[in-house]
Amino acid sequence: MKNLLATLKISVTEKIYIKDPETSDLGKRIIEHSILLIDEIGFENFTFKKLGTSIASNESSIYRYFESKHKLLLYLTSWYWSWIEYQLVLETYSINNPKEKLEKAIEIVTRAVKEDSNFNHINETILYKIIVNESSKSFLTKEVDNENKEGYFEVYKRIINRIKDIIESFSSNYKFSLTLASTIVEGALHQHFLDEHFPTITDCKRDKTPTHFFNELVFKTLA
Amino acid sequence: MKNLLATLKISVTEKIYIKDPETSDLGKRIIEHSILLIDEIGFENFTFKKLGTSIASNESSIYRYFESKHKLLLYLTSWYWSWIEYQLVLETYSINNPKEKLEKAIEIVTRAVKEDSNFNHINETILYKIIVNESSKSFLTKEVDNENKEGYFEVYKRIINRIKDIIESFSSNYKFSLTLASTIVEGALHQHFLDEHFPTITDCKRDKTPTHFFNELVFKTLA
DNA sequence: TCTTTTATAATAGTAATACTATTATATTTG
DNA sequence: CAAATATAATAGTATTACTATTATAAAAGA
Repeated sequence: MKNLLATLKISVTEKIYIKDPETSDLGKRIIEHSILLIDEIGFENFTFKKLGTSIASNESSIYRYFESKHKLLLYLTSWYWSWIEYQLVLETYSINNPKEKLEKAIEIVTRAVKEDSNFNHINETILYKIIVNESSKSFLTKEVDNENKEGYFEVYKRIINRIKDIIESFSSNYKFSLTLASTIVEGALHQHFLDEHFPTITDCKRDKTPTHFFNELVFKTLA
Repeated sequence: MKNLLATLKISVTEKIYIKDPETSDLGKRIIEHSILLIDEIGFENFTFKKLGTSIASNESSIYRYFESKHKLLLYLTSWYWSWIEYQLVLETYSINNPKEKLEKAIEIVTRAVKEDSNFNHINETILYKIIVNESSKSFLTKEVDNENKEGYFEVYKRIINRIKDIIESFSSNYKFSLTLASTIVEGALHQHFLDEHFPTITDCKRDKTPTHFFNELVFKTLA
């Protein structure tokens, strides 16, 4: 997916960081290499000390941008969902036919990110791997209710609501549109995870994609 | 759900523990109180030292049963899925009508565990909360592929396959039966999680249950 | 009954983690 | 050119996730 608007900057809520990593070279290197390092060694084994080494900077400097590695993960997931929201709005905006619009929305949230887009320092393909393998950890914590109140999950919730609206404009009397929307979004990530780690309990591989599965599921359910 | 077979013992693969916690009083206290403590403080904050304190025993004694807290979580999730498998087999065994059988299977894996059953030291209601809030962490790790090879997730995969079989006996030509099965199981846990922490992005509450949602979804999809 | 085995508890120790605090040194800006 | 700001270096801390060793208590076997 190409970034058509050269000036567009994906924005992440200020509450998540101490200093905006987009405003400095060091900040961008932190983001760029945290994606690579988390993918390589996993979030549990990832530390600011190791990240410091990998960007030839110091642990303490990274702490000037993020309070904790958990906040950094929240930053990455928020960035990802902002980027998805941008695609969702841009790619469905001019579609008037409700069915086509819903088809497109399903495609956007269920397809694997495979090609690099042109957001400079962020490798979206690898970021997507982190979303599949690590993003649940951003909300599966004891602090989730407080962090939710603080607004850390706003973009994610807004995406679910946008899809809900698209579902309802196709089928106005369906009673589970929010649940269906959240099932599509998380369910697709889960199927990508299974494809990678538990291939014996998913049919999704090659031509049989999560997009294919959810498309059929949604339109039969709403028929 | 009552344990009809008084002699039945839910078994967990030997590979997960060093010493079977079912074989001693201390072992049972470890299981009993690990469930309570993980629920109370969350898996991240849970340590063997704290567990030792809460059962008036020593950290080092717990290490004689489990190599790590991760293995203990694997034990709890395996125990849970064995228990679900038992219900699945018992409650669907005598049903011959494929539709009824599938309905019952969906009910079993999507309903919340609300009442205590009579497995002595295990509080299934609280264990279910751990499954909803923490169980993904048992497989969202860098070690998942090795642990899968070691057979730590056998029961879970067997459940997905049992549901797949039930789906196919109702609808033999459906091409996504494994994906549908895994979507029901994880999707239901996710909806229970949303109900608890993100009520604005789910319709599931009170009478509108995940069971209701998935039942409708499955039968429309397979129609 | 005495002995051996086994289970549990206590104590100590370790490398690493997830930070905080302080100071020094660059770099940028007014 | 001075002041402000960003970054780097160093040191330090409580806690974690263990391992190892020894002591003591309880159960089982001869």
